[in-house]
Amino acid sequence: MTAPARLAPPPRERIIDAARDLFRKHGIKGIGVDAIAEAAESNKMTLYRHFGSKDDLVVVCIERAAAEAEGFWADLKAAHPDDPRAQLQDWVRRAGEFVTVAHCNCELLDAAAQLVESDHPARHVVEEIRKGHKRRLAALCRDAGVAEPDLLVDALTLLIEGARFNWRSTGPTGAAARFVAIAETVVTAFMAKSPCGGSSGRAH
Amino acid sequence: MTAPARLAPPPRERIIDAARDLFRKHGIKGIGVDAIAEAAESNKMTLYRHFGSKDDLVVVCIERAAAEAEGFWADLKAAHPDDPRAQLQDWVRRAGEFVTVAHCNCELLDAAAQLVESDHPARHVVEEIRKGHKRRLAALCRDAGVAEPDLLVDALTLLIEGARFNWRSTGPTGAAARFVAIAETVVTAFMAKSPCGGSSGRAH
DNA sequence: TGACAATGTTACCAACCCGTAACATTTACT
DNA sequence: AGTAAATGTTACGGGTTGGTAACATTGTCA
Repeated sequence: MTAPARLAPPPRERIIDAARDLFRKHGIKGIGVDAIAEAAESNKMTLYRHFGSKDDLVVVCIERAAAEAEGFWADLKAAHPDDPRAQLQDWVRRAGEFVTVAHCNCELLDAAAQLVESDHPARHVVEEIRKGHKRRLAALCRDAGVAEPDLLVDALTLLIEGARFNWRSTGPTGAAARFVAIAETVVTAFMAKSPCGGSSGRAH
Repeated sequence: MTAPARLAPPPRERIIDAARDLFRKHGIKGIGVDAIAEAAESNKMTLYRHFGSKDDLVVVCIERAAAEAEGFWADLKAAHPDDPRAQLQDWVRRAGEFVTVAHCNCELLDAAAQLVESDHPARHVVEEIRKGHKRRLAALCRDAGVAEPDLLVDALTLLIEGARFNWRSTGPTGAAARFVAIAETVVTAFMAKSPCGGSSGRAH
């Protein structure tokens, strides 16, 4: 048995997990490296040996969250091969789970929100990840035959970001709990008005 | 001229203004009282003489934002007396301005987001204000004859919170810039399906 | 067993931050 | 003018935080 890593993950992983959890709960600026190291059942020294600084740890956490989101898209495509409309419907459902489940990748949002007007190294990482999400979702909407795919993408973006935000502050009793029903209504509304221009007309 | 307060507002007001601005830019936990006092062209002592603590200052800032929102609702009703549909349409337009304008009352959102999992005294204040907004918006949707007013309220809530959030991180190039067009589409979609049940059916 | 890397422990530093004390200064009002 | 309140200035204390140094411990592999 040369690999006892099955039961106890190596400290690096424990630290990342603890950091993601605590960042989500208290915010990036709301938790200290000492608390993270303790929650990870490790210590501050090993934390600083793996990640040179708190900022670097934040970046690693965000990249980890982005990697998980990568799996999200892969699963989505695998579940409904060559059926973009079904993929879009399922996107709404799965996104709803990501909102309500505790272990969602809110780090992106937290980071984006808390690091405004600051030159935190995680900022452009978040930017890139967001762009990637938007690009994939836009492709999905386009393939699904939506009339104004870009506008639907923006609508879903606002809805899901608002839902994540709202869930954190009001919990299951707030508007975020009905994200799926709302998003489905919005999607069908955009599907319906395929040839006709929108209410306010702006073509694109 | 016993009132020279015309040119330079009293320090209390300057401090509140500066605090709101800096809280918005750097977050509640991201800025210190020293910086606030300096930005207000005052000093830490007078800050603490007016507001006993930083937490109290946060509460005052939030209440100030809520008071401004009060004027928002009053203007809305005054602009379209006895015409709830026009009020709802105008709500979307004005809410869009509140999103994009720099001096919006994001404090509520910021506070709500950053004080999760914390017993900050401002939390329940934010809760109350949110409830009030939701109640007013629900009444508006109901009076406007929407089929599922509660669901539309939640949809608009997610959209506007998402828009505020998105605006702060991506600015005018992000999805938040198209909030008005999106919200208008959603409202008309909800208006259209007055007798028929929604896609996912849940009546209420 | 011996050597080496990874991890843990303790202590420490400099910087920052909230809040207070004591004193100086300006402003407002009679 | 004169008094009192409001404001400004300086300094300080206790606490926390990010980050480092030095040393002890554990585990791994030959």
